[in-house]
Amino acid sequence: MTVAEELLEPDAVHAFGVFADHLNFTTAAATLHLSQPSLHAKIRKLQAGLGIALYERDGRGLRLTAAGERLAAFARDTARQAGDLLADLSGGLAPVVLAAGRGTFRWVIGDGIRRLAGSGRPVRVLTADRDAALTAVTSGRVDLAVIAHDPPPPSLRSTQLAAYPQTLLLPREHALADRTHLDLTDLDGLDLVVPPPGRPHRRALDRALLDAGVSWNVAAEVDGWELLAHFAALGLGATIVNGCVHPPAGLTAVPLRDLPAVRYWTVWRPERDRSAADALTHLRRAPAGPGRSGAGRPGADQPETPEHPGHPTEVGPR
Amino acid sequence: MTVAEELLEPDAVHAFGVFADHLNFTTAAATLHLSQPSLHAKIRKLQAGLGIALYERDGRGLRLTAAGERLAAFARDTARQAGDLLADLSGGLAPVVLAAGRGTFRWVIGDGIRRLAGSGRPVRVLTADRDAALTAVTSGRVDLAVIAHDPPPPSLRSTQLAAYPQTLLLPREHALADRTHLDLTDLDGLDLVVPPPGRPHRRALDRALLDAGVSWNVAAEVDGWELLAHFAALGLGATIVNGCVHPPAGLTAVPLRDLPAVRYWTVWRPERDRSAADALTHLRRAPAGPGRSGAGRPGADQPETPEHPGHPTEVGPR
DNA sequence: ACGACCTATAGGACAGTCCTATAGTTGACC
DNA sequence: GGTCAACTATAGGACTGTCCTATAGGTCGT
Repeated sequence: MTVAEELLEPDAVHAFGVFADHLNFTTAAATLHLSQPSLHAKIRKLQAGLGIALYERDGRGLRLTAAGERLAAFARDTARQAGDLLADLSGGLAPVVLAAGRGTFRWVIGDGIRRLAGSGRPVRVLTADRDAALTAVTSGRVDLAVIAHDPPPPSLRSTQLAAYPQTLLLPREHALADRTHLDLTDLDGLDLVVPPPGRPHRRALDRALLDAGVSWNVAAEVDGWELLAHFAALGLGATIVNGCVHPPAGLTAVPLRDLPAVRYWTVWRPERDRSAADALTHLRRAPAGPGRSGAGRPGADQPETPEHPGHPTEVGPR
Repeated sequence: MTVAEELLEPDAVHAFGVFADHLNFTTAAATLHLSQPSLHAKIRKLQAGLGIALYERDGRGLRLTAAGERLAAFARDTARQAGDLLADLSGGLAPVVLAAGRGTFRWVIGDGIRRLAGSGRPVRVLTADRDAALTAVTSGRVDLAVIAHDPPPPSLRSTQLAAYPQTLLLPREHALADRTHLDLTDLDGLDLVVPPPGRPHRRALDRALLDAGVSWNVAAEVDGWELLAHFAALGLGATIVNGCVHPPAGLTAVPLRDLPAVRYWTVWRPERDRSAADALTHLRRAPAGPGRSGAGRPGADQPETPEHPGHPTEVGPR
């Protein structure tokens, strides 16, 4: 304890946190209202005290070492907690900040965020793809992230938020439109609106359709569920989206039996457990409106037994 | 964030944490290697910055205000986290410190602590009764506490660690000794070794026996399961203990059907979640040896569904 | 009422941090 | 390949803030 306070000079740690955001002494010093040499000396002293290199030169720029990353996360945690306490003492609430993809915000946690914000808790959001969201969590830049498909690495806390079947969006008058569900083989010969190559959803589709021996044609390549549905509505072809997406006028959604459900995971670091727990209670129960009228139950609320033993963990309501 | 760093001058917060432990400027200053006026000025400045009184005079001594308590807990958390990080950076492990009652250490988590310590994780313990253990958790003096009987207040995280039936310890040759289980009415007319009035276990017994309309005699009043069993072994009378207590030579343990099981709760603050999670994985699974040979399964591992909805929450293994 | 043991205040001494100035390093561009 | 631009890194003097000693102000026990 006493030793910690001497080695981890809190002021220097804070400065390092800011520096870690910039990876540039000059601008970091400016935001700290400090001269560049001053900041440099501070961080040099910090490194000397710890006996560890926190950053290193990477050509023209700088890069954090592993230890530096951890210290930066610690710095952000500390700032977060100080803010929490301060808010607590003054009767307010510190904002919870969360990261997710555009589509996730729109379809999966839109209502949850509305509830959370409606509960009086300030919310800040950050759109990011899966990887960016995960690093934002790991580095302490956000409290909470929501990611799709695969569960996060086990070093992070997580819980499954929802699971939606994948559905085929196609014109009401289409021959397949009246079916209660479809198999992949039913898609044989169809024109499909799909994401561009390389996107996770596209990769999964390619793989699944290939495995099923289905031949199909690229009707259009666009990114994001909104656009997929849009172009399907324009009549370019059918498209495969998440069950939580509302079919636009003229289209029907039919569940695809043998595509895996799209699972959503809420993920956070144990250090941010407190903020996360608060947000979770609002994000859970009944995420955004289901694609098929009223029926599309997300698999949340009572989270099912972990399919990846040891990974998903949970926090109950406080 | 920026504001936080200015109001919550980390150095002052640390100093306040130490002061909170002493509630005495003179001695706190000494442990901080600081003059008393210096410490006083520091804390005065801290209060001024926050615009909140952190302590107040209480006759001759001092006492923390509610805000002061929270800040003190924050200070201890911060110190803890700094220690964790430092240990982490140097490849070591920060000690986990936990509080429980004497009997709990001996009978319920003895093995768990051995496992935890055996895993290379340094452990520090602090014996305390239920209330002391809970305040130690709340004030951040310990990471984790194990308490018996009632679940902790919902502001704390907790999970049920184990549940043992209450058993009657009585001489092998006693008429009741061969029964597989007993009802309270079977105890009518018995001499019982019980805890002194006022102790939780005694209160619960008084209440239960009264409700069952059982009349009984105080054979001895002693505190602690060890002594209860000891005096029962001396032949003073039967005694009622927790199923996890090994019956001494010459005594048999018979479960009492209509006394509620004694539940053990592990409890921690969300802020200490990280340390707690680590310790929990070791404390759980198969706590100390059961009273009846091999059979007494504690209700842990897969924690049963919450009986007090909303209260018990859980962390999975990391 | 006095003394012991504190907390609280005042004012001067010192230490650490911050600044300006400048040298060193690296990549980009002509 | 030489020069420029954008940084990082180092040195040395100025000043702000903190710490100390000394002392006054409270509160309780005897």
